[in-house]
Amino acid sequence: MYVTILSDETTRKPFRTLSSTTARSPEAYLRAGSYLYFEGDSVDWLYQVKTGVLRLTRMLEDGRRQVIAFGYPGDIVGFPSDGLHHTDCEVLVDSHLQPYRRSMLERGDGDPDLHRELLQAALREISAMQDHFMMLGRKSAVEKVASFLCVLTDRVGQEVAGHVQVALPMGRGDIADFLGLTTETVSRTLTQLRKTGVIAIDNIHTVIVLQPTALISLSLGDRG
Amino acid sequence: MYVTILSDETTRKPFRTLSSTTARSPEAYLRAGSYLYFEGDSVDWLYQVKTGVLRLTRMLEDGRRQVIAFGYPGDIVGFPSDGLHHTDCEVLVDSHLQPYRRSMLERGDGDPDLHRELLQAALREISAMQDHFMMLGRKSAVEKVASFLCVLTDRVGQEVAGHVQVALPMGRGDIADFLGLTTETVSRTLTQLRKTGVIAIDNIHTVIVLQPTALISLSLGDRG
DNA sequence: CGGGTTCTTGACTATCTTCAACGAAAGTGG
DNA sequence: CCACTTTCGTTGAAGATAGTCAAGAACCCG
Repeated sequence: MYVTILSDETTRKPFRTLSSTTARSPEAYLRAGSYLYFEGDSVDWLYQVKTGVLRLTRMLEDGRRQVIAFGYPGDIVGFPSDGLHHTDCEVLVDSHLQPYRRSMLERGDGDPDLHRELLQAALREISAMQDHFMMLGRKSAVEKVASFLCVLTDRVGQEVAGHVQVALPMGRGDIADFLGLTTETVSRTLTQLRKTGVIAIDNIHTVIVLQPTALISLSLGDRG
Repeated sequence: MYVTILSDETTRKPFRTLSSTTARSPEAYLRAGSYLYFEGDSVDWLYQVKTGVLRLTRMLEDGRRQVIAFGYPGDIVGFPSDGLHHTDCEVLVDSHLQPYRRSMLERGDGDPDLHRELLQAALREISAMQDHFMMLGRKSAVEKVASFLCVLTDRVGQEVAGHVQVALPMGRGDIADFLGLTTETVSRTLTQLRKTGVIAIDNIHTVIVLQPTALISLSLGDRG
């Protein structure tokens, strides 16, 4: 998932379960802290996240890191390029994954519906990544953090006592590396949003959105 | 094209002409300044650039712009998401384009080889975009500009009098919006590279790489 | 409870942006 | 073909945003 404000309805789609009944392998269950694959591994399977949260990262030689995406329920991860994975994929929250053979994406093997679904997922991925370019290249720290919270609110927000509550299973460093910021800036920006009453921070991993409209405004860069 | 230092060989591939002989439409020739499509247009065709240069952009409501990619010979542009284009595509240099029907990507229609080639192009696109995330999120201005010049050197550099020469058909503002900088910063950074003898600026649209190794070092963030 | 990690906060700094002016290049029309 | 206009690029000075460094607080796990 590319946690960005999208102009289209990509992130608002209800959980999309691929429809095919053939050629899937047994389901996979992974514990938080384990890795699904590493950069350079050859791709044998794609995975649809059923439950849990994944984190896709890429590293530079000097240690700088970019979080490419978080994988939330409904997302498909593991698209190959030249047959290889180009990110590491760590499990942040115990996850239930549905594997699909790579050949199902690339050749279809007797299930055109599934083939088409996987292709469409890849194409939506491209569009979502384009949105994230705008985020990384053109948005301020406040806009980035607000955008991030907005999308998480839409996708995995929980209604609790009249307010929407959002879990942040990833660390501040993960958010920073996703948004192109430092942990300090993410922390300060969250504090700022808390002090202005837009959000409340229940605990480090739980944010409550008190003023959803204000949060959206901030995510879009409205000044007034 | 996502002009970034890639860890794999994506950008070094020789011009890849799709191999099929069926189901392509007549070739298209477009003049600089014309538009191939706009954001929101429905996608009927994909295009492989044969000659010329394209520019794919996306805008925010307040006018901020992100250049998503430049389309150079060999690149395929126009991947749909939910059937629509999500960028504008302007022709920067008179272009010769090979159109392919969208249905060829999505259904294959009697040409499995072409279908597979288009799918692989989409998957390489995803990987290339991941590299560009690193660029936008984690690199300094000098690293960004140096990376940009390095990739252009590899892809379209011309050997002239013992040095590699690179054409920059796009404006400074286009480069800035691609790298997540301002035109002023791009201009200053190019001047800095010129003053340190790494490049020469023959004219506004032509750079000569005098110290290729130094340029690569700068693109990777080496300090020494 | 204790030790290590992660998060927050503060002070300071660096990088990049903004604003402004000037110069060069390119397009237009007589 | 030249003068005029407009756009684009470069440079400078000042300012803002986010980064760096450092210390203390909160959280987590055994």
